[in-house]
Amino acid sequence: MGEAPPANPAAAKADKAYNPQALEKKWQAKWEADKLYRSVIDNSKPKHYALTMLPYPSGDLHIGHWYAMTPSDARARYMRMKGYNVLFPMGFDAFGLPAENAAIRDGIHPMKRTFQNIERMRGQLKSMGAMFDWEREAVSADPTYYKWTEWFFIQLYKKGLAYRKRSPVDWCPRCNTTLAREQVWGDDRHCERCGTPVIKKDLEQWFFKTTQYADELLNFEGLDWPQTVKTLQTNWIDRSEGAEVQFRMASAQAPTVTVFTTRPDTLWGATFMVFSPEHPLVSEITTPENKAAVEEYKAQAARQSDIQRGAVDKEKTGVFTGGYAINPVTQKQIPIWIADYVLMSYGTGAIMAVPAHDERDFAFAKKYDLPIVPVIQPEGSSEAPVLESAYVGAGVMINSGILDGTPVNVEKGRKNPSIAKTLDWLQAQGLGKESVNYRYRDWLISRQRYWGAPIPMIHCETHGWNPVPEDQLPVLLPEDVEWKPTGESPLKLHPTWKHTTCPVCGGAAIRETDTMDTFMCSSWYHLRYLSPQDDAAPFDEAEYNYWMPVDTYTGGIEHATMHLLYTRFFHKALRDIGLVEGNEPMTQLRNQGMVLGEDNEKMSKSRGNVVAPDALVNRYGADTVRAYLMFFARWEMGAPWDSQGIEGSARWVRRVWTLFTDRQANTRMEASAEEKRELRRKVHQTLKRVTHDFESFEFNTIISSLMELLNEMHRAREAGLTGSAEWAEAVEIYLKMMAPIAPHVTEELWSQLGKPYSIHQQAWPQVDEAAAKDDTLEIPVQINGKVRDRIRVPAEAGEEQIRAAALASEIVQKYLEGKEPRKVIVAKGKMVSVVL
RNA sequence: GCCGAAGUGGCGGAAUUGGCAGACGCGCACGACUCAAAAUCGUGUUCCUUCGGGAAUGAGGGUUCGAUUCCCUCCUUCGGCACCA
Repeated sequence: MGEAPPANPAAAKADKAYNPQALEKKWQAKWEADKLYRSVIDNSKPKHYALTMLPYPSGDLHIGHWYAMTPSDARARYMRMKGYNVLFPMGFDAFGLPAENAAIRDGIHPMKRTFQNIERMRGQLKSMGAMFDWEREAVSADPTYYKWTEWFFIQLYKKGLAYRKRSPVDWCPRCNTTLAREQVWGDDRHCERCGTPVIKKDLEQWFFKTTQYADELLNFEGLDWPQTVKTLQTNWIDRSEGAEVQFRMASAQAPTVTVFTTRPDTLWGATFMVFSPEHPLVSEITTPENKAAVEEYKAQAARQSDIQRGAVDKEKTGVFTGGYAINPVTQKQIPIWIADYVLMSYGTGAIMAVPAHDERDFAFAKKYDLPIVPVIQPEGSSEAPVLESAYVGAGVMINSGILDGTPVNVEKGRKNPSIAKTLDWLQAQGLGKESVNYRYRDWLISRQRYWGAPIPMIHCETHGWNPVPEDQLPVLLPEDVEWKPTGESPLKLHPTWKHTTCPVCGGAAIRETDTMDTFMCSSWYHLRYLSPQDDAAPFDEAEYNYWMPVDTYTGGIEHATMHLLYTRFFHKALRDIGLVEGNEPMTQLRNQGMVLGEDNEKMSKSRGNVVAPDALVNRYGADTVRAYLMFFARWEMGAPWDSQGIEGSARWVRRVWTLFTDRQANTRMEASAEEKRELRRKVHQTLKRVTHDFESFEFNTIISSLMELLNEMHRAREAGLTGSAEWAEAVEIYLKMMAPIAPHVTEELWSQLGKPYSIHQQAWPQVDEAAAKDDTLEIPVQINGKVRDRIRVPAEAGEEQIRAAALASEIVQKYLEGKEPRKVIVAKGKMVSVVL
């Protein structure tokens, strides 16, 4: 195709200018028309499932979304050029409170608002130029999606993993709903979404048995996940090893009480028991003369919030119940107290108190003048200690019958010889057994809200709870709903929706009016992407077998103990039901940091420090925004936004444009062979670094390497290299390396060079190791630890040669003053160190 | 209190295994182009300096020929957990 002469010079000039807005639109349209990013099963290629956490459709794409998604996209693009068949899908986590709160506020139905927001955000997401396969889009609030969320609930129910229980639960008074333990944050125990402090309510709710998988969730074998996430999950589950011990009550008719302890070896030092005020046996053991005080204390504890009760520095309080238990090893009667430092929600709600060796019990015993019996004699001491405080260190057991003389260390569980011995003995005596306790709780999934997936259960007076028959799924949300100022769920208030028939007897029955926690929807969205239109199954088996597991998952660390733990649980549950294979859904995880406002604070509308990506795209183009987000901080760290800093990335993209569109080969001089070799060396050294950095998610240094190479190419251009084959190679490799970062401008330049469409279907270039190799090396010479000179040696120079060259240096000779050096250390290729 | 991450110029950050601290960029200064400005291009830019050098990666100590990197103590910031028996 010949080039037509330009109609007028001004137009020709405009053509040459970098116009990101026009060229980005042009290529996005072409890619879409060509289905360039459609991912289909291809058994001839290795697969790569790259997944970035799906957004909630708030209505506006935030710079944080760009920061999370564009580097993930660049990495997915890199993998594609490396020869992988890459799946990089996108969707919307579309149920949730904000849409419903907005509906209450201004009367717009959450469905309408949500789908409008999705429409808008889809457009914004497309402006990124990411390689999302939009034909795989999944929206959790769509009935074709939540049908399967409901179906999964039923499968978990049938497997015995979902159950209903009355218990004290966390309630957000502002969101008007219960929350999972994970959604309650901070010292003041506030709602993760709206920040309001939660209160306790006693309600009957649906739970998933996440604790059944506690031990398995602690096993991260084979997972390439950040250590911080693994640590957060481990601490959240908080496994502690110990024993359950039975205590008989002094009055024969009262039942036995079980306590959990991590220090069964100190049982001989248990001089009293403490029950949580809520413990069910409290009224039974309380004697008539103590009843008034006990009731008063219980009422007072109930009034206090968990926060007040949980204050660590609070002085311990409690009251005596009048009841006694028998210490099973000393056979002594020990008094039973109630105190709010014992929580009903951990262990059994009752403890054996060993004041000599537990700080809390010690403080309590001191205050109420209860007996303190030491059972551990500290190392190196020959008599029982006089206690000023609880002794929690190592030593030797005393006053402990069969345990006397056994060494004690500071380990928990069987690593401690005294505990190991006690466990065996208790078991043999039938007094107790080895036991493990977790802080981890079952997942409370009921939400008293409208805008969520209905819990597909039906309650009949005669037959209790039964799942909705699967052929009747989905249980659709009614559209004709109203919100009352009471904040109650419109599902509950709807005149007809909840009335149905019992699947067992056909009689009148009532639907569950609670909906599911939205984390239920996001626990399996990576599966829905596999076949989002599938009406016969939640996901297609062939797609599953090809694409799963997710190879690279990226997202924020704030989900460490929520989504990331739920989705692991969910996968394991589905595995045990027989629906999926493998133990883990996501092999590799990487967390990005956060973009802060220019004031170094978290971005928020109220602070007025929000950076709007749309405005940036309008001003600079998506390629520049992408490049800056990858360049300005270490990805996993994040950093404050700098509206001046982006100019640097804009300059870089423009400089690439200007240099590569300049067809005027500089032929005034003939470049030397050495200069040509120098250019190739720099190109292949850069390629090596860039490849390494893509592998390890070091996006910022990818771009600085490319900037360096560009500076080098500017010099090469001045040296007259632009007509050479080396130059052509440099340009080609440069564009390929830049393509994942700036997909539009590289596609344009690629096409202007007359190369075959599309650059995004090209293979990643191969490093020419020979070309990348340095011929000579500059090696610093240290004298007594300070760099005093640099020598240049051939790259292949041996230790002896380097040593000789260093000692021959004039400067080194000067320092030596004719003497022999005490020592010369040669670090090959790196450094010579001379010690005088 | 416990667990974890981080601390490097005016700013964001770089430094494969212990081997030239400050790559790359922002900002700033000066110069070129311009009537002028913007844009662009070029040069310089850690601090101190008696111009020989000297100091410096939160502080102090240690190991080493050599430490931003390894070890110990401490400080600061951020995140998580917290009367968890």
